[in-house]
Amino acid sequence: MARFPTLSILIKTSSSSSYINLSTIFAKRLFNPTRGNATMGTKSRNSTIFYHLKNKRLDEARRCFNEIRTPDVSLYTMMIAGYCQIDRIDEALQMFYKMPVRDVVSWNSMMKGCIYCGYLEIARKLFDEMPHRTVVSWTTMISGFSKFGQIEMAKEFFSKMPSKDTAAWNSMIFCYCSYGRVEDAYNLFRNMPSRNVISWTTMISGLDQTGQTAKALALFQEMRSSGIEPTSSTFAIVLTACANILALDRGIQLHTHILKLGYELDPFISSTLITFYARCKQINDSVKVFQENSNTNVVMWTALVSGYGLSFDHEQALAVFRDMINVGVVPNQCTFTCALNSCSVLEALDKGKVIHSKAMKIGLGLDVFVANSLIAMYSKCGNIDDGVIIFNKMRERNLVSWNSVIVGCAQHGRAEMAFQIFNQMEQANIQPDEITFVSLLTACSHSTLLEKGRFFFELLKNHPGIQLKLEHYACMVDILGRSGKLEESEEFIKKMPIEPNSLIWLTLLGACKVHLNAEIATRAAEFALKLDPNCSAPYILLSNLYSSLNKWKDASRIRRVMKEKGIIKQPGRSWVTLRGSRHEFLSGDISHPLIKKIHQKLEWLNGKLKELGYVPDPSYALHDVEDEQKEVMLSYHSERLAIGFGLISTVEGSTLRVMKNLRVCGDCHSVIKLISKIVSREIIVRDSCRFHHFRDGNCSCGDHW
DNA sequence: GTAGGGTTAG
Repeated sequence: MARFPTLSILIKTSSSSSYINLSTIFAKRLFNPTRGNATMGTKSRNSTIFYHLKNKRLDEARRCFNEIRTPDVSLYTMMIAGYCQIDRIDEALQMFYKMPVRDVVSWNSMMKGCIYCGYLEIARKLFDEMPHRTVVSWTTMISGFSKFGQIEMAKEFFSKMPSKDTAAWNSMIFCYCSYGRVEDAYNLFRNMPSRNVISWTTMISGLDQTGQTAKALALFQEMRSSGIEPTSSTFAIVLTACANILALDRGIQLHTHILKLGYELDPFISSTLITFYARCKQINDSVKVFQENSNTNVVMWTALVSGYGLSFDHEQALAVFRDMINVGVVPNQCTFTCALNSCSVLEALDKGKVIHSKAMKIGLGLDVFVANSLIAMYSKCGNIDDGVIIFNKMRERNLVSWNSVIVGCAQHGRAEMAFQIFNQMEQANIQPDEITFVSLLTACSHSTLLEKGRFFFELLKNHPGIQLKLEHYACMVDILGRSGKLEESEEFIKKMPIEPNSLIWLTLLGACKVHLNAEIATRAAEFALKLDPNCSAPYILLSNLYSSLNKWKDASRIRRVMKEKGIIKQPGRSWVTLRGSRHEFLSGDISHPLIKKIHQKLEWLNGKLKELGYVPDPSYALHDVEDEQKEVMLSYHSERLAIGFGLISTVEGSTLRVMKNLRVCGDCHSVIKLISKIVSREIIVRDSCRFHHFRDGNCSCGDHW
């Protein structure tokens, strides 16, 4: 990096008619410091200050500033702005009050600085104190109120200001848009005396951000028709709108337009294009945009990481993250969020841990966004304890932090901990939202806590500002059903103020299976199938229920109907991730290279199981339609193959993590409890519903699953 | 190079 500004800046000295390069002056000062101050002209001293201000080196700027006997108003103003930009508001204010003369620009600057540093009240005081106000003073205050959500104050100032220019109108439009009041914004937009490209761009963005993307694009067309040229900001916004509704062709047209105007290397445009193509499932075009821009920055890299994530290629997302680190680009909060999200989806605990340590090194380990992602990552990778540790360490938390840790506890069967954290949340005066309640109710259903469930549902119903959603009802149906209150659960569905979906009925059906109630189950299955005729779950659940009741004829009738309708059950799959690679097993799978050793291990385990008095429950073997055809024995269910593989491939005593796409079968659940005792290891199984922690012959779900 | 209005990654 050059220490001084390059040759582009030339100044004319007073003593000579020739032009002298700035760096020569700096060099002179550097090599001859004793002469420097005395011989330096005001102009060059100002240049030095500008240079330091630009690089945010305020102390050095101040040293030069102090050498000037009578700095003019503008120099003071620049120093003030410089202090504010690096959050040194006290020094800015001191300097402001020390100035011999203040003009309207310095007042406005000081107000802006206060707002930037979060001191709206001081800005307001300055506004009231200042001798003369211009339209800029008023507009500065309007954006200040807007920034802190004081819309009514912004409105009041806007109506009171003696004259308004376009920028003033724009700031009020932006204020409304920022808080979702697009109608109000649109009224102003239509009624303002003259509109510039910023007015149009602001309005387009406001419409898009409130989900009115079609209107936003129409407004863009109208803007074009009225002869206004878009700027790079406009393009960024309109491209985002296209991405939101996956309007690929429209976006490609914009891309052409962007190339014509030469905006393609603008970093804002590049990153927007990357995301646009990724969302439209054209990741190769994202890569092209990235590669064609030689000035990549952290946002563009992040856009590519997230782009691969949007394309469900999380392996590649993490590869891009690694490349980025290798070329020396420093990730920020957003990059970590994307990369950790990919780890969560891949359930790649090891990679997640590596990224966690990177974040800590950079000092972002407890950043609220990064920590939230870490909580989710640890929880989804089966390690809720580390998620809770991070949550407890956080100094700043937002609603997402609370929700992430509560949902994590719920999914891992830590109901008590979820409730405790919720209590803390209430004590901290943090308002819960829909997701908080889904998590709490999930915790109740996973541990079958009927009274607690009723309590939270009542709390939710009476909570102002929270709308009850299908998920809440589904949880309550589950809680009632699992508690054996099948009739009440069915009544509850019938009294729901919103239309139940198939999931609601399936939930009731699942509970009927647990409590072997064929009558309600039949009705629930009918409703579920009416709403989603091609779903296999009602057939499977009903057939399994009949099998458990030894009603073999009914069971096979259901399976026959299912076959006739061509409805296929999703095959059961289980997998273990070891050193970054995934080992997946289907039921009765013999394709794994270590299958012989796996079978040996399982046979050895079967012997030990028998010694413990375990008798297989044959009814579970009949539950699986596909298994029946393949003559697969219970002991070769996919989860057991995965566990057998895990046991022979990992260190004795270490925790084993297994993932499954469906719910763990009842027989396997009993067996895995015993296996955890036999091999003295913790086995964590994540099935389609939740996490099971098997340890010493027990499971964290307490058999409520 | 003294002040106000719109933009990118999640």
